[in-house]
Amino acid sequence: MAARRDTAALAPVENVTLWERVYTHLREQILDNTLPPGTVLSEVPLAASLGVSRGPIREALGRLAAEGLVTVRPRRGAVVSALTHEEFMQAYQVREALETLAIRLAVPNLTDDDVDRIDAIVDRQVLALGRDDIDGFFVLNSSFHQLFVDVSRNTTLQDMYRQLIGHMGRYQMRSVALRGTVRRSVAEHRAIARACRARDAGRAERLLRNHIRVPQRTLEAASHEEVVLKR
Amino acid sequence: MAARRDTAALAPVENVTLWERVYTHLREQILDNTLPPGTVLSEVPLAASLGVSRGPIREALGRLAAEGLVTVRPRRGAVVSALTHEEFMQAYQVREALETLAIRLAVPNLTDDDVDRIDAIVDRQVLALGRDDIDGFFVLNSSFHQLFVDVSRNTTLQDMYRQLIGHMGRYQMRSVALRGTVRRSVAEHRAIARACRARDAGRAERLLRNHIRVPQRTLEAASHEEVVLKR
DNA sequence: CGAATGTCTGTTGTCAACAGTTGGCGATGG
DNA sequence: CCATCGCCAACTGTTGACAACAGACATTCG
Repeated sequence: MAARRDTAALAPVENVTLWERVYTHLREQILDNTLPPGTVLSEVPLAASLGVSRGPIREALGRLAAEGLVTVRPRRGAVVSALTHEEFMQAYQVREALETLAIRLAVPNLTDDDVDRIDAIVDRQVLALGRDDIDGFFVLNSSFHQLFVDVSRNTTLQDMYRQLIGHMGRYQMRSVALRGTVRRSVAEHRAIARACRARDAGRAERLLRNHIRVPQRTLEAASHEEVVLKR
Repeated sequence: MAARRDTAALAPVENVTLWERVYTHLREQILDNTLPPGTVLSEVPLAASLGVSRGPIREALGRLAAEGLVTVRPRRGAVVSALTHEEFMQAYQVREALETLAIRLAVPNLTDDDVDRIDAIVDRQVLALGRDDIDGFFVLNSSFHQLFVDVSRNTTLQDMYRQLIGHMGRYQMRSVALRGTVRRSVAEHRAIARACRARDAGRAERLLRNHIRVPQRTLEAASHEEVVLKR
């Protein structure tokens, strides 16, 4: 009974419509790279494998296309879209703009709990690094950056950031001296956390901007082959 | 050849699919405020009035919903969405971030022709102002800001800006000493144009940021009623 | 008289079928 | 042997119909 209440409470009506479930399912698969870029998404096989009709499939594909995760060429079907090296760099520039805005807006809103939460994330990153849990590290990294967007209380910003991360989140650096970069990244997070505790928005913004520019500069010189897919 | 390439690039086969035409049609009507916020968009009447089935209507509404121009509550239909005063202010913050990024990226790319084009826009704004053509003024204003986004050559930025303008473009200030603000706006455009001709990205960015913040500050004090719909 | 409940209508969500188009594959001619 | 033309298969775009749900209204019971 308790368990039933939990599931009910966590998901009041967990995705009412069919196409929403299809959309969520496909979106997760794309972001997990279970469906790597270039995969063709034909409606009939999808409908068959998911046990629904083509209607909800079309609706879900339409939403994913509007989000930019798949591209559909009329009469030619949908394929999971990929970012070129150049587009990825451009997305990084937008990310810098959005995140610096986010932290500028967020710092004045930060509660003491929020600041503690930031520190906790960085602490857990150190732990994850200690046991070579790279995947866990990246999850925490996302949480760190997402937190400021959430606290900014700017819904437009939140929507756009979600969309942007949907494009970029699939790619992760593998080579380029990952270990060293990662340690430096944690140190920068720590510095940003300190600026947040001091409620110094300007300093936090400056630190975050430089923090984001590090991989941006590294990538600038690297070829596309060095930016590989997760897993 | 150049002309043919232009028209071909602008409209290769003027909207192949039905739902695209429906989407474009509805989008224009919403942006023109022919369909003001709050209008309910029922599928059957729309399908009847446009002479198509419900399928393309649904697809178009889905895209508009993904873009945020309409909100659909499952089983309750679609409604043209409105921005609250607060959301509008938040959108302005995002716009500031995106446009400052745009001009920073654009200035190094500016050709001499581009600079001439900027001056031409400002010149025409002066003319429009001289004959009290407020609507024309606002169109030119949009062109001015759009130009930097175009020249930035950042497709992610362009997509997001298009989406943002879709949300904000429907609203226009009417009261709040419009005339005086407009004259000041042109002067600021002129200053930005000068910075562009000098290829001074930093100065252009600073001027643009302040330029965007003017209506932002004015709106901050104003109530929502003073931000009325175009026409 | 007020509140709860049952019905009823209008709408959306979903499905299966039809038609048009695209791209590939093979046949034919040079 | 290569290029061109025409057919075929598969897929998408579109349609109309069916079923389920949300809200409104009227009815009934406390």
